[in-house]
Amino acid sequence: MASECKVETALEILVGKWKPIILFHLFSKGTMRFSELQKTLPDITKKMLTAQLRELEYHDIVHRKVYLQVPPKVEYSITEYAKGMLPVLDAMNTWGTAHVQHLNELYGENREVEPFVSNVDGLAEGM
Amino acid sequence: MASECKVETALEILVGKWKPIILFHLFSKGTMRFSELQKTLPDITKKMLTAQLRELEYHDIVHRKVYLQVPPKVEYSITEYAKGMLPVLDAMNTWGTAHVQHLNELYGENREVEPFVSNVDGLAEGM
DNA sequence: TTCTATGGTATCTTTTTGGATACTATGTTT
DNA sequence: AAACATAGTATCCAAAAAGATACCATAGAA
Repeated sequence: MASECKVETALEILVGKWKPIILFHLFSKGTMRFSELQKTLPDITKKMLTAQLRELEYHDIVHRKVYLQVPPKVEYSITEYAKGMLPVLDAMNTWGTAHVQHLNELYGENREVEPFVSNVDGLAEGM
Repeated sequence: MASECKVETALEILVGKWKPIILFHLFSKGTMRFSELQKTLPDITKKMLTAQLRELEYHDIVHRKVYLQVPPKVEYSITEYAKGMLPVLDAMNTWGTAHVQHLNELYGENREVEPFVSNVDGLAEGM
């Protein structure tokens, strides 16, 4: 039938200033509290964190579990469905890593490549 | 060593309102003139088309060949290097296609999923 | 009684991205 | 002589995304 390019659909899930790194941590830990995510990502505002998590929730990538207690407790976890994304994320990460190298070869090392996650030990296998 | 997530690096190449579709057409045809891209993508402005192509050129994804003649002729083509992205694009496209289906199951068909490329015959293999 | 912790929301401002429009250069065609 | 074709630039404006800041509810601790 008609060939339709759904690259953009995949991008929907990933685009957003904080989504990749949120996913990275959630895939790593499986489940995290809202406050835990905040501490892990000190520069994100609550507004953005909430917004990005809600979008991920809409896409069935993360699950939001509310504990009815005070003070509130809300846990975000990677869904089973989301695990189907891992090959995609892995392909992107692998290619991205090689591409950083390629750019360095083309333009030299001094083009500020910021490693946005570093030293998260033992979490390399997923991404 | 330190595990660094380069998903964002891959996203750099893809993010931009028109980049996926530009890539789609360039991967399909291999080489296209500026005006040919304009005709294929009637809603893009010259400014945006130029900007996106220049970013792709910076990343060594497309090559810009200028013919010194009047009126000007400029051809944009996919680089050999860019072909290394195809597995990534393919993974994204495959996952994206399945995800549209998943969203339909979750929320029903009526959530305006716009097929942004349709009926480009015989071009399915690359993406 | 006041403060703390938690997971938000509401509002406003700034930054980034994208779009509209006009302009340019110049050899060829009419 | 004027119009056309091509591949842009330049300038200005609108819209979208992100950030800053303040506010809320409430049980329990100090």
